Amino acid sequence: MKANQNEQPNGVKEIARRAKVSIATVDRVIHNRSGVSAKTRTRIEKIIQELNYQPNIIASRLASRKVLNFAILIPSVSAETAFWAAPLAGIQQAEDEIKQMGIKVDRYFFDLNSKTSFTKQTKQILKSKVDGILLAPSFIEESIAFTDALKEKNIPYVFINSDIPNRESLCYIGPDLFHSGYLSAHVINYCIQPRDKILVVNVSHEIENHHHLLRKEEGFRSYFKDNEKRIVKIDIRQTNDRSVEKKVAEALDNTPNIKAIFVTNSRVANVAHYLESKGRKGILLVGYDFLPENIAYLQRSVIDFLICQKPQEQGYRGIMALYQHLVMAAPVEKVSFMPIDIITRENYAYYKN
Amino acid sequence: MKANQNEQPNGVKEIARRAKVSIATVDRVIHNRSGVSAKTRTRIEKIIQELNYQPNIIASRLASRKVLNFAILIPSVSAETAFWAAPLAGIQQAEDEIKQMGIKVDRYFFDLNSKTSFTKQTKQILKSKVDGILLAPSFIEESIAFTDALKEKNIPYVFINSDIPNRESLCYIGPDLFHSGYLSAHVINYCIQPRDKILVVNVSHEIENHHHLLRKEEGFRSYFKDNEKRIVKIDIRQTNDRSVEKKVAEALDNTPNIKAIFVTNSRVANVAHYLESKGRKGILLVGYDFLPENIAYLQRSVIDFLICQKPQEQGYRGIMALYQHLVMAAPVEKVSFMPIDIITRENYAYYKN
DNA sequence: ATTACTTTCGGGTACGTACACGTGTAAAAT
DNA sequence: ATTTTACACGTGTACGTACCCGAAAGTAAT
Repeated sequence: MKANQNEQPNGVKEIARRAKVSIATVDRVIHNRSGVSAKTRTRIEKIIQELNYQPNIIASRLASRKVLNFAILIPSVSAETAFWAAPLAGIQQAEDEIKQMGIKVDRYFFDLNSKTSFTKQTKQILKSKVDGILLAPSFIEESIAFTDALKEKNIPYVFINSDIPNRESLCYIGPDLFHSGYLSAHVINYCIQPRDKILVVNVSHEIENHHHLLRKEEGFRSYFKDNEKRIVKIDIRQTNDRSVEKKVAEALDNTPNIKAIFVTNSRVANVAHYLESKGRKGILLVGYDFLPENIAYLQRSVIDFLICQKPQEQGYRGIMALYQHLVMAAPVEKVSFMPIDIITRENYAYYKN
Repeated sequence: MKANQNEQPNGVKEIARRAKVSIATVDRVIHNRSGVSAKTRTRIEKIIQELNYQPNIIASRLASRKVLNFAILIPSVSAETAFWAAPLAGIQQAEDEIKQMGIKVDRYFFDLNSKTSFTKQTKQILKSKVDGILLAPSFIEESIAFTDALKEKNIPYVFINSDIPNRESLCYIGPDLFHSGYLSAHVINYCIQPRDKILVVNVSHEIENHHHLLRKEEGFRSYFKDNEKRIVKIDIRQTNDRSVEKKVAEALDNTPNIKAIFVTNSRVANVAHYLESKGRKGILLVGYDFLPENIAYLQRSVIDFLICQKPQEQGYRGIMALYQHLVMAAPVEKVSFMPIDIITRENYAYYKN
């Protein structure tokens, strides 16, 4: 018995046969390279439509020895931004899985406290040969400029961890920031009395520039929209323990009956440090991110809840989204919200970042 | 300039060169087919080791026109088992993504109330040409027998939704059942008073055979291990509204001060139906799964919390694990616990199953 | 030694696409 | 009219592996 059953009748060869041209010409049309007359081109295009031609990715990747270059642009990992170690790990994991397909990932980092470092890196990326980009659009204006340039070059990009809507990104992967603030409010509301006050704390050098924080605060406030007066808010621009302590102490002194503190990012550890060192009990503390320092406070019940968003998976999925799009030519979901996980002393041991 | 930079010096060709044989012989060794003398074989194997040869998957898939067959074996989707529609959707999604790589997914379904339907399907699968299997090992004994057969044939398998540890599965993808029960207990404990009693309800034709339910109950009990007497438990083997109502009513009558009910699966809707129809308020109701029926009760605050475990993603990941293993030859994590999400009236709108 | 058979191995083609190169033709320039 | 240039297209090889087929070498039986 011939093992050779009748072939699937698509593929460039079939197109070429029907169009009465060589496969090279078909190839030119497919990759819209030059060297094909308008007439032939449209004829071939029509046939491609009819056959609903799906290129064989396997063969394509094999034949083109060129590697695809992905670039990532995220904050550098430091004591202040330990969070980003997790997405980076996820990116590594994704790269390991798909490097077989001839994919390289170039890593670019910027300083969360420096817009210039961000733009500098975007320029580097634009100079390099790159086919797809995963970026944390921490600085809005700069990110818009960057993605405009990318759009012109027709390079797809994925936003991670915070989104800029309507920017024609391939997709967004990260938390629903607004909802994460809202949910935090919900959790806090469960645990305190109706008259208790709540302190919202933003700790960052660049509060205005990180819509990230603001969006969470909005979500938080929206939960209490009928009760705005319960919320006291402070912005802290120095991220060291000392200035955080000072500002928080001030706020607590100025407003009696604060029974809960919501810190809009991972700097919750600073606040925890203060509460613990001064032995202030009876204040519910809620913040962000599954970091060793935060977990330590969680264990000691200084921090009560940590909101987490699977940062590692964010990195993994971000790369995979580019892969799906560029290599597999598969559709990609526009938005992929990460689950908003609530970590407590009881369940942190089970959490997989 | 010659575009041809020096090649990567691995691959079968290099092996053949070093071993002074043809690539055909190397190929025989790699796929340990017959027709190679022991001496040559070991020599080639040594070189393969030395070079740390990684076959080029792209080329391999292209050259072998054979398709890989994955099989799934999960409960059929019915009114009673609506849950399984979600994993099925995830499986579909995964298949769409990887069918380009020449992968087919055969779907086998069994009746959750019939062991024989399960074994019948396993036999079907074993008769078919199959390269990897995703299964819900709902019936333990039968699943063990099945996977024994698979082990013999060297066919990898992935457990989904409930695990049988130490069975050498490629991996497990699903919730940490014990922990999900534990967490439910935690949530309930937050919401009721220390002296209130809790009713645990198992609703299933085959309670003993579905360790699934039992494992959740264990987790639940372990949270209250110092306070076992707070828990009252009933097993209901008829899944219709009527018998559920009768049994639950009985339990509520027999034990005063029951302030919370924990239903160990998606049949929580039956209980909700009873509570609503009798207008019984003030009882916290917690159960499983993001099903339309359950959500409806959640909206009306009859159900207070639903525990969910990303069923769609389970299906997606299960197929992808097989894919990673069989096609990409990439390592796969042994256990992939799904997040245990707590759905409430406030956040269900945001949930992505 | 010849035949018959088995074992061991190499040659060569195929998978579907990418792309370098060459050929042919018509228009433009001389 | 001849040369140049641009354009339109085909030929052929390569990517790295899988596997068919047949050749060579070895072994056993006659």
